[in-house]
Amino acid sequence: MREDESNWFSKWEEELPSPEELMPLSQTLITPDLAMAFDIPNPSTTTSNNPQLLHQTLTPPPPPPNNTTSSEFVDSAELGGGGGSGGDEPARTLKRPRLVWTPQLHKRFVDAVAHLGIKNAVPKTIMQLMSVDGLTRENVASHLQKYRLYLKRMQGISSGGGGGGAGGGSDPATDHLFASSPVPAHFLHPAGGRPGSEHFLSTFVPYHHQHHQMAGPLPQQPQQYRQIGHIGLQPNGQFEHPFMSNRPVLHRIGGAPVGHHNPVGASPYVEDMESGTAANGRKVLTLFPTGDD
DNA sequence: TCGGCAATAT
DNA sequence: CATATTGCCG
Repeated sequence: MREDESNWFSKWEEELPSPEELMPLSQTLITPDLAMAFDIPNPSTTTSNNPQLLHQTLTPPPPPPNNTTSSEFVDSAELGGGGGSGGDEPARTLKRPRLVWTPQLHKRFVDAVAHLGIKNAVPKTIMQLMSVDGLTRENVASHLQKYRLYLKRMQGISSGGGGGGAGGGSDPATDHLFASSPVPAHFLHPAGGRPGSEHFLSTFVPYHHQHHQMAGPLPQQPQQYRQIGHIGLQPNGQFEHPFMSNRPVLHRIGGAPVGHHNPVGASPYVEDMESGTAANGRKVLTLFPTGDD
């Protein structure tokens, strides 16, 4: 099933050029929506620390599913031919592997929602703000759905709490993931319910996430993590508690990745990655830069 | 077309 | 069994 897809996927990842190669290409691709999202019509408390720099990391080039075995004719064909497009927009019809929402990734999600505000906390905006490659609206929408339910559940049980530890009522399911991310109290109630208090979080750094999950039986060869130069995985790879895996160790991307980057000082920081183990025994490698604050 | 909710598949 | 994915509806 999806294992098939893992083929091109794993290969594709290896084929992926080093982020540093792509880094210098980080152009300020700020979608109008995104810019508008940040440009909140409220000059009153408009702090000048607005993260205007956000490079959206779109899905990398189309991975040529060149399988050594199946010699099915795949060449030529082009892209419909007619289009006249420059030949972009890769596999849009292909199914991706199950996206594993890791606590860190979730935090990013929550962060985006918090920054945008419930009002603008729509899948599309969130997705754009997150700037996570491979992330699609469906992913966010689906997760957003669960997220709301989680908040709802929490309200009825725990009025305060929230924050690091579980807190009181916690569903065994949703909690596991959601409890890991600090939920802004503002989410529970529409503070004023009118524009003005949208963003709370501090600096929203334009993360560059290279997070692709693949499930299923991986090839014998140990999943080679992206040799991003600084990315190192713990030999143990032991899966610890979501909230316990907080490592303040930030590695700065050396090698002068970008000549001109954001002046906010939010340089591209990436944290160590850890591996996670599915409860089902299904081992999934999760590369996630921890954007913990 | 987007956003949300529900059902389903893995 | 839990979670993510997909589809349908507003």
